[in-house]
Amino acid sequence: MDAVRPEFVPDPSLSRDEMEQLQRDIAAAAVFEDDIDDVLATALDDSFTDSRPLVAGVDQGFHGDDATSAIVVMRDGTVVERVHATERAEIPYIPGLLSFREGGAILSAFEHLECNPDVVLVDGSGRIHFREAGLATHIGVTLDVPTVGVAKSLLCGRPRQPIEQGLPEGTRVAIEADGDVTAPAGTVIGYAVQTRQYDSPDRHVNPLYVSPGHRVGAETAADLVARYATEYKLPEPVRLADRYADEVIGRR
DNA sequence: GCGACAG
DNA sequence: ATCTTGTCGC
Repeated sequence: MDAVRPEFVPDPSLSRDEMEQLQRDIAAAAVFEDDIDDVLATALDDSFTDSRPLVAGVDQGFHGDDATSAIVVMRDGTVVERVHATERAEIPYIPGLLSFREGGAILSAFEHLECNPDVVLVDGSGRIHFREAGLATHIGVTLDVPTVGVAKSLLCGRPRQPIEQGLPEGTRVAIEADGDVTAPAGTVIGYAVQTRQYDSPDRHVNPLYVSPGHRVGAETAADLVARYATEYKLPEPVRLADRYADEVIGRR
């Protein structure tokens, strides 16, 4: 897959103001509602046993300043393609500008991908971002592919209900825009999704923070993550991409 | 100035 | 993200 919108490819040499302006442009081009293929629509419909969608998971690992991006694509419970690419990270981690650090490696990995996923689950935020243009949104708009942001912690926004000790397994809580987000206060920009939880109150699991990347609404984004988190807390394609990135980095 | 901050 | 052993709980 190649960039359909080259003008949005993250350039780490831009000034901070230019990066932020690019993010506003990306957010303006992003679609935070369902605009999905018929095949993807069947992902959440158990009455369809055929035409299963291709679901990709993306995750990065680092070795010094070398960023390795791994992509794992699955159909049903089977891996159908795996690719990876390593690029030098040109800038440090800066909250809100993650795509300018990791985006290059991710797009390089996508260039190696032969199939066209119906949806891509990206590690990190999508619309849950100061300018509504997190990593998942940046990648989705640049490639014009449906994407979902899957983060392990909350960058910004506010849970509608307190979370504290996690939530009951299978439940979700809306994340609303607050003063730190460009969207009107109260806009639902994502969901805290509890894919796993302990039974006893002694220990607890934190939820995943899921948000629309591109061409997927908040509810569908949460539904997809819940649907593919079959074995562990993380959706399987993302978990396997995480393992694959470690595997690639490990042999160095 | 203070607080908050994906990976 | 990454540095890292043991340890708590089922």
